Amino acid sequence: MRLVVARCSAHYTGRLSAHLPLATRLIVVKADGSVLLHSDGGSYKPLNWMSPPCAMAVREPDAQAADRGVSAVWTVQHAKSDDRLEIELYDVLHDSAHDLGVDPGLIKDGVEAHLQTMLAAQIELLGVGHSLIRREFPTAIGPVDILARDAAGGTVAVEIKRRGEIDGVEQLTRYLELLNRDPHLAPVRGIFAAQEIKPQARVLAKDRGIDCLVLDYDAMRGVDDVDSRLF
Amino acid sequence: MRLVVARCSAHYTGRLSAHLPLATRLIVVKADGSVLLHSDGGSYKPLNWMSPPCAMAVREPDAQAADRGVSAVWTVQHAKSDDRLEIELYDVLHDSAHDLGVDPGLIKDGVEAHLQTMLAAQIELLGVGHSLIRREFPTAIGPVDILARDAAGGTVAVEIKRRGEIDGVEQLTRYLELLNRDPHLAPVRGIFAAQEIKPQARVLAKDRGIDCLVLDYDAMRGVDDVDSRLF
DNA sequence: TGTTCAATGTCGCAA
DNA sequence: TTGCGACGTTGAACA
Repeated sequence: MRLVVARCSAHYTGRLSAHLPLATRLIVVKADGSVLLHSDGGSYKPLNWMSPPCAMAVREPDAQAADRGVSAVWTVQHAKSDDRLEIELYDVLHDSAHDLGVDPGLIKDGVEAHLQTMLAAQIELLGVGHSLIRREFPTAIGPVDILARDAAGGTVAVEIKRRGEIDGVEQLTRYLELLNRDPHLAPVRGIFAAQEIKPQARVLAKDRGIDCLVLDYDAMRGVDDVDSRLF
Repeated sequence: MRLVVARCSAHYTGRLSAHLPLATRLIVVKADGSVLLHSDGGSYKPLNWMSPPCAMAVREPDAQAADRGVSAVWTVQHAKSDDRLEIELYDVLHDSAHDLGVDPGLIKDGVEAHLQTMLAAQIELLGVGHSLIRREFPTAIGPVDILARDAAGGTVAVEIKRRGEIDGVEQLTRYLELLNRDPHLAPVRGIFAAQEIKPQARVLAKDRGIDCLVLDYDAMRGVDDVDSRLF
């Protein structure tokens, strides 16, 4: 990994065209050839970047650029597309290289899949007498998170989100529309389950006759011993 | 901006819990307090990070951690939520600070708006005899990208996307539903136009009687001389 | 390898 | 502030 702090300007052409005026920035060149241009603020997204696979070519500036104070031009070309990032370097304030080795990677815990597994295992959270038909029930437009049967023998489709927002309700609506065309399943009721349900999503769900279920992650985890281990 | 290359491990708790085992990484501490942990590969997304507003506290390791070789513990706490990133630093291979100043930011060009302008100018791409009513036709639930009249005098609503996916069809469906309630406009036909239309979106569109139109950006750009300029 | 879906998404705009 | 859609989305799982 090479770290360069320099005054620079940049051009990107690919899915769009973009320009970065002259300013001091951090340039990171990773071992795989990818390049990041970071300013000293904002979030983790660089101002400009090139994703691997790509290769960088360094060249001298032409006379005109040299007159403007350009000391080097870096052209980063994507290997598979015609995406290209060109960086004009002016003053270089810092330049160092480091051997980092391979990273073991991030270990995550607690996402939607986990909620789905736990809800399937604690299906009675949907209501007394509910039983699981299956998780990831396949349909033509994608799998329904959970399909269950309620106490009265009716079918229930459950859409699970970490955060329940309006497009989750739209998604469930599409599934219900489709499932209800199947005479073996119809009528199918919908339940929108999430750790947190936004007011607008709740209103839309109610309007469409879909029930909302707020999932208490910690409580569910407490029931599931297997899942109660930490790092 | 502070750049540190160090062997470190990290824990994140917030929307999820995540752990980063011991390895050598780049740690970027930005002027606004945000922190990025990068490995020497992958794309621009850090392995772990903390977005602003946040603050970092540095403390000495406890005896047990010191025995493991920890030289310092950095705790980055988000100001508004209880998101927290804790980094245990072992060997520090590099540590430097740089004053970058404020960045003027990125200047973009050429996205969906561009496609819309060009399609409006080349409205007969919708079919022979079509004429433009207007772009950004206002409705209660947002503007329709293009409203046009076909050869038979019927109304046509066009939704434009760079990539045509299922939610674009949903969006157009909502517009059509609304527009068809207006007796001055009804019946309104829908056209889903995009540079690329995903199979699922195509299926859904067909199911709803919406036509699909694939836009050839380069060809349209070739016709529109005005739009063929670069920087 | 291509497609689909989630994301600690982030970002920008408008109500 | 919040909602909403786009993103050079990125990334992972699955067919």
